[in-house]
Amino acid sequence: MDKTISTVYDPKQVEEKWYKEWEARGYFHAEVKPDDPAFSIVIPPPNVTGQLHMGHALDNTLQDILIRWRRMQGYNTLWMPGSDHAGIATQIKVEENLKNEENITRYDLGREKFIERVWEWKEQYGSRILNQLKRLGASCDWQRERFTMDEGCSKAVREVFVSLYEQGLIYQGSRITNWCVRCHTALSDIEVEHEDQPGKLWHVRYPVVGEDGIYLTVATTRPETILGDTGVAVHPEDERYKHLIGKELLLPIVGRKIPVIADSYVDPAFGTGAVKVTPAHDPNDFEMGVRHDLPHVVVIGMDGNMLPEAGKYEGMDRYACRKVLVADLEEAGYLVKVEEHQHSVGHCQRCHTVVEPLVSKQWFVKMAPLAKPALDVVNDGRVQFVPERFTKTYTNWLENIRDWCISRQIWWGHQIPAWYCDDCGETIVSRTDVTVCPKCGGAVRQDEDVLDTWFSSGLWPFSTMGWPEDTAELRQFYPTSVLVTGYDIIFFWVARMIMLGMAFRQEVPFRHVFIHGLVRDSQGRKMSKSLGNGIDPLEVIEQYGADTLRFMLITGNTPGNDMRFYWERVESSRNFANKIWNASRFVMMNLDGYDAAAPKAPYTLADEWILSRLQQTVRDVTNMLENYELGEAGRLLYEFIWNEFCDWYIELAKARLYNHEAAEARATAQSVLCSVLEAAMRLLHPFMPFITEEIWQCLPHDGATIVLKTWPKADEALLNPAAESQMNLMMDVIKAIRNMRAELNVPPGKKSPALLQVATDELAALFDNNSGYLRTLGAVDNLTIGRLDDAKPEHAMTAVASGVEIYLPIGGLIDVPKETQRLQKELDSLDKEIARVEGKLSNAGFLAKAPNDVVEKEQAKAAEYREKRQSIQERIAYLASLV
RNA sequence: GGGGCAUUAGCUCAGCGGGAGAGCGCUUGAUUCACAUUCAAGAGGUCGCUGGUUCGAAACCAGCAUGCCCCACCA
Repeated sequence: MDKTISTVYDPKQVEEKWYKEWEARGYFHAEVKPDDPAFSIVIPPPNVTGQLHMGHALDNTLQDILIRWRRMQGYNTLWMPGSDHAGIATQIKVEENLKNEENITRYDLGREKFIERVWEWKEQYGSRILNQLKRLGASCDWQRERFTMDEGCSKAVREVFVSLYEQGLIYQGSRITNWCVRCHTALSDIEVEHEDQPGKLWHVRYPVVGEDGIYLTVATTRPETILGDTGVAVHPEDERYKHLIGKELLLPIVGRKIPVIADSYVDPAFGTGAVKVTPAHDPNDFEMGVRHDLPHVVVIGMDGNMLPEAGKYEGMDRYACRKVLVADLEEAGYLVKVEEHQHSVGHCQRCHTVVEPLVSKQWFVKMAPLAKPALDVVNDGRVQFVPERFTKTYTNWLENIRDWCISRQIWWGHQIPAWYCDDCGETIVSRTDVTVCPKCGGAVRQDEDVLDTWFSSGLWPFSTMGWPEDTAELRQFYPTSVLVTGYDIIFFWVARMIMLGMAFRQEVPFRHVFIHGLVRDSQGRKMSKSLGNGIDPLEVIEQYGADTLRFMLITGNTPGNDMRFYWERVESSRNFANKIWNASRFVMMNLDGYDAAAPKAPYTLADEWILSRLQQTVRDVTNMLENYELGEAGRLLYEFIWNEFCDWYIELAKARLYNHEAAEARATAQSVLCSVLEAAMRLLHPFMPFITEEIWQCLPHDGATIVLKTWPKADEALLNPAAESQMNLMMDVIKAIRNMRAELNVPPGKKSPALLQVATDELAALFDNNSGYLRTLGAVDNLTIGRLDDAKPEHAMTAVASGVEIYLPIGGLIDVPKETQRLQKELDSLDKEIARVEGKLSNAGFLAKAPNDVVEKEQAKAAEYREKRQSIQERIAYLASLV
């Protein structure tokens, strides 16, 4: 890196080169070293058909920062990568592809051929998203890449299924479950997304059998299910209907006789207080049907079309049937009224079709016994959520958990290890494939269903480490250190991993759950395909580099909260990378003749100050990383590098660098520049891995790579509060001078004479020793240092700092009103501060109860402000005397 | 119905018990000397409202208002 290199940082020339190098040299690979402290993360496996989106970019940036930081701290660090077979999502994708490319369905191919095609798809596209993660800089151990349907994970799945079955925690049953009529499969409760939609409440009157002209009116949002009614329920205490309980009604259109039953489920205040009961098509009605022994009449089929039981409506789509049936009811005089009614409608998470509750035979996991230990470990802190508030989300869900439907009527996934004997009716659940019935020797057939994708994801923290074998990986890396994921999959994934980890490892799968929010568009909308408002992280990387994207994603937001994507923020991060690049160029360009071993002059105030600031930054950044405050850590580094190192230290070091005569002083400046920049690059490396490696390699350094370099430790000996406060005073004075020069519109090239009048010998010495700072950064020449009680200059602008009056004499007469106004403004703000501080100090309660150091601090402030006020007042009085 | 989050500068957000902050935008000035993807200076805020706790509240507590989100078997 030298002058000939562009002043604009080009990530393209850097990122690919270093990633290849890191991977080739195996820096990300973790060997088991039983004696070393371990730090491990399993990646939330992205869908194998997926493409990197902003959510992934954020999630994996957070993980990579933690992993790189701990790796530098010397932990034996494992980041386990892999992908998820994503049953329904993948199957839909491949089916769509078959439709588009060959105009065939999966049924045309048959199960075996179809699954082959999905595997082909997986081979072709499965590595795409993982390669995209590499572009982001993710330092995963790629030698350990896993897939939820690979041999090992599948073995774990089967072991867990059979074992839960043997414990009686997996059972099969005919129940009403959520059914997607498009995907043609059952869904678990959490795969149904409820949405409030405007609908109607139809009031329909049912004639009472044998009592002419007497009707019972029911209210329903789903009139088409009338065809499946087998009862009408009222509340047992409802005076309006008590006399009808036990009587029969004539179901309109259908003509079936159905009973009036009493059930306390009914809310007399809602609708008419009478509920039609359709046990085959509504979960509540199903329960009532059980309680009152009502028959099931199934009128809606698995494809959402009406069945023969629906009579003349057979074959109609459920919504077409609704329309026709309502018209028929109206015509026949059964429709009493129609009200607008907002209600919640369930949709399939994958295809957004309205879910139909239907009765079918499915496999379920009994959740209560699994939930108990999973609640315990969170309540007693063995698993901690960050931010903490998500524990509530988690526990609320687990406390009200219902059994989990795990069977799916699709083909892509882990086929359920259950076999049926048609001869004797035996069901065999087995760890090994079954060919003949062990009971009767008859032929068996395997259950055709596959398991919910989340069943295998739930095992991910241990299935990827070789379970059910007892492996060295499990012993070293399980439990993992932290899980990093979005709040949207706490139920789907986090809770299941904890339950299954406790059940099969008797140990938590991770100690911390670090939750982040969603990346939204600039208007705060969710990024989605249908809105077309998604921003491709790869496009950002292409244009601005991965470091920029990473830094943009982790700053300016707070853990667990959503964030918005702004190109302006990308540019701001890009500017930061460029700033670092140019500061580093500057340092390199001034290293000629540098010899670390050569004799050096003692540190200057600026050296002591920046070294002290570095130690404090090391301390703060490390603390923040420990508390998962990644954004704050990033912000701190931004401020240190830009506002302190670049804006002040580099400028202050220039005088020595450019003076080749004073070799020892020059060497000191060079050495501080190098060491501070080198340490800053290490601190920043987890956040911006590429640019920091590139720069680090160009600086004098030990070791092969920054990736494995040790994380900086704060050197207490270099913490220097005195130097910091002296330097702060220098900076205050310089800023005051710049301010006055700006007011006067003095061109930068023109120097100003300045007079400082100070309170003490120490201050006089401080400014005398460091007058060069004022000359270079304050554009001062002819600096005079006097004492506060010296005569004041006449034609001069004035400012005050702590213990210092600053005068900028100007050639001609000063603009008295303008200068008075400027000082008055300063005086006003001082008065405000003084009023506040004095208010405190005159408060007996404050003096008695506030900690001593706080009181002392306030007293010191009061003294400083009063002194400043006096200086300004005197100056204003003097200006007034001129008129 | 239950729960959560948000409300701070024009915009997007940090801060979360002791002197109101950043980025972007805005105003003014600056280009041989690391960087105009830059530098310097500046304007801009009774920290949603009402109570309470405290010597002290933007921050803690309660209530309210507005917006967003999650959960729940609202026929």
